[in-house]
Amino acid sequence: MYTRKIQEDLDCGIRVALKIFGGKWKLCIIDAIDKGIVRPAEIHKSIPNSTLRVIEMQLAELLFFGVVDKCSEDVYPKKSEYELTSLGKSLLPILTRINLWGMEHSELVKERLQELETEA
Amino acid sequence: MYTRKIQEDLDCGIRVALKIFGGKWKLCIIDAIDKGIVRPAEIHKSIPNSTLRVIEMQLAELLFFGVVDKCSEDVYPKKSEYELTSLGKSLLPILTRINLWGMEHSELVKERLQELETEA
DNA sequence: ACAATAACCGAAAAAAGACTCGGTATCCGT
DNA sequence: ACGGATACCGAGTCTTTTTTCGGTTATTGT
Repeated sequence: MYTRKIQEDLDCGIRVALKIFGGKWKLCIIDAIDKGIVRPAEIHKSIPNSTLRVIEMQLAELLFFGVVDKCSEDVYPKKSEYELTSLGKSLLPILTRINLWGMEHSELVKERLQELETEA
Repeated sequence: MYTRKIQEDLDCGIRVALKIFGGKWKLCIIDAIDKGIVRPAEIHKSIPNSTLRVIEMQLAELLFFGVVDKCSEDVYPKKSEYELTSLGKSLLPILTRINLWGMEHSELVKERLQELETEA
């Protein structure tokens, strides 16, 4: 098991929340499951640039913290399906707002980043 | 200038949003400024375990993306004050929700993490 | 029996992010 | 003139996170 060297501050709501869903793809995974994309391989395919290994690892963490549930069925091809728990569903309003905010301001972000490149 | 090696996907609202406020202390900084703690040294003191250097760097990034504004006054002791722009203020509802969600579930998170430790 | 697909895991390497440390500069009170 | 506080920056180190790679197991279609 990996043990952190720097202690985390979990007295702050923000830090707790980010501990749960702050991973690189976690919110995208939750979004995918909500949309009905519930199997690891499919989630992976639905998120450009993600690697299958990270999806697996982040799913495991979401499972650990009770954000998702796993229900495996033994059918072909080996089938694992993930679903949102009530805890996971409670994140959806936040997720939606974050996603919306990001889409509203994506042009601004891209512009700024391009300025940086042209400077250099 | 530092250039990333792995390309970021900014077509996803979530990723854009996290690019802006996903840093370790960025939301805490925004929260502090909203509360009237507007100077770097004070922000630093208000956030346990944070280092001044990181606060400075993250303030610079928030400035770069237009989330905060800087207004320096030449008084004693050298005074820089940061304030939220309209973009920054538009994050407050999200911030509040995230903070609330985190506080509501902090016990659960702490329990899980302790289970991990006792196992090992 | 064999290729193909899915799920998953461990370990090392790479990348990103945060931290440390030392420095500059300015201003104030003494 | 000097100590203390503030703001800020560069560069190297360290930690954390993500990625890569190479496995195992199970099941189906040929």
